Amino acid sequence: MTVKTRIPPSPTGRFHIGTARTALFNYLFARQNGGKVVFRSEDTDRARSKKEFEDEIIEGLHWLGIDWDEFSRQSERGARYREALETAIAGGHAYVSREPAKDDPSREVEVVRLKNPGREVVFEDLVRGPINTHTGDLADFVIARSLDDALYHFAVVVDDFDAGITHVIRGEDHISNTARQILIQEAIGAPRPAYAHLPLILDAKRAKLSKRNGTAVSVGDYRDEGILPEGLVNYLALLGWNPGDEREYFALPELVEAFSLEGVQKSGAAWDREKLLSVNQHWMRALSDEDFVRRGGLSAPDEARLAQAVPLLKERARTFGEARQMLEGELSCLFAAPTPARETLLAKEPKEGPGLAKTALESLQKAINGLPEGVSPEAAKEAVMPLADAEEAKQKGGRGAVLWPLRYALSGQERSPDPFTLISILGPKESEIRIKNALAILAG
RNA sequence: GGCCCCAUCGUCUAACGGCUAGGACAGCGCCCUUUCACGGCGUAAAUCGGGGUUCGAUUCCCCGUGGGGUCACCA
Repeated sequence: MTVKTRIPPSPTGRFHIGTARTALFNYLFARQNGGKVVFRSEDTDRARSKKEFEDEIIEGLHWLGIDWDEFSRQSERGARYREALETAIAGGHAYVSREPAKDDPSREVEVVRLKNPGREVVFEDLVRGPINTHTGDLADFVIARSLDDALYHFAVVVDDFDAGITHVIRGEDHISNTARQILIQEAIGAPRPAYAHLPLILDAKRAKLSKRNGTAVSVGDYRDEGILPEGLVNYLALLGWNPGDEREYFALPELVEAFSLEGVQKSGAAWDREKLLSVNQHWMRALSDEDFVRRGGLSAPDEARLAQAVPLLKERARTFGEARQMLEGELSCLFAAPTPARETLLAKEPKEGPGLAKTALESLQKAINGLPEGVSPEAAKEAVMPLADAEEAKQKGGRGAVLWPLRYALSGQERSPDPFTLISILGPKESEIRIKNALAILAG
């Protein structure tokens, strides 16, 4: 029997990360077992379902690298549900009931209810073992608003039956729904698939993940802030699952290889943004410099300089949003000459050695002057460090007395890459101009 | 509240009766660097409580406590 799983989002909201993780696990399980995946849009709630949400979910799934073999939409299967409903009624397992409408008791409607045998239902959960439920308190629950308007539980069971779903992998919040779906299966003569219920994703306060209290919950938000799909998939996989060894970084094909339901956790997992960022940074660093710029949507006034900035961004940014910010902020000095402030230039000047910044910059200017274009940071360091280590500097303020004004003259930023890297990227010519400029400011 | 599920460092987790309870992220410290970041090294930090079973329990059983889910003519 070939494995067949399903990805059944309801297009009543944006693409939620919980939906993404459930989809991922269904995808991984199916692919690992050489099985198939069905995408099913659960849009039976006409009032709340929207095409734009469905589009966003599909697009987001593709962005994550998750694909499927079959596609269906519940809103297009009304005739089939009606047929199944009629079969259940004919078999004496369901009946039409005339009763006051729930929202408006003055109106009378005909709903379809399942004739509930009220038995104890036991099913084997692949993650948790046997689970039993008393179905008596469910009473004769409603399975359709009318013959032409099947409700979620009924539609799901018919769909899984028709599609030949073998494994239902879904969130823990469905555990108590399982018994009623099994009752429906029995009413329409459908086989029972295997079930696996995943732990829920909780927020930092261990409550159900929601937009309130600050956590971003839609995949699109993470995409927008510059999280890589590789990073999100990797992190999502680790939430509630582990490979059984100490590996942490997995690309999607590696996950397909390593995944198993035995490694799925039973208890809820708290969303940890810091860990997500850390995992994402790993995948950002794994990109080639060209891909880093392209996939990060990075731009800067000078493309050559941007290329040189990539290694710096790789060590600093954990998202592409951060990278973009850095190009505007602490790395902006790579693209435009700064205007250093006089008092900051003098910040590390010892009291007993006034004028040190000036003399240091003057001798640095000469030292840099002799360097070739394209000088490496190491070579720049070799040229500059002797000055910083010079006896006078050591006594009056140490290397900082020389290196601080240099770095600040070049960057105009209190935080920036080290001066050697800056000289290497800017080149000796531009470095010299910036030093001259700083000297002018000191003099002025 | 009824029913159901769950319980190891702050967080994600490993140890499927038996070494000093391991790793990662975050934290802290030191080194590198007189900026920031990276990196290196190190450190602190957990088996919810009480009973059993056993030579021995993180691990098995029971009770308690705590957390979560679910009880729609939503999905």
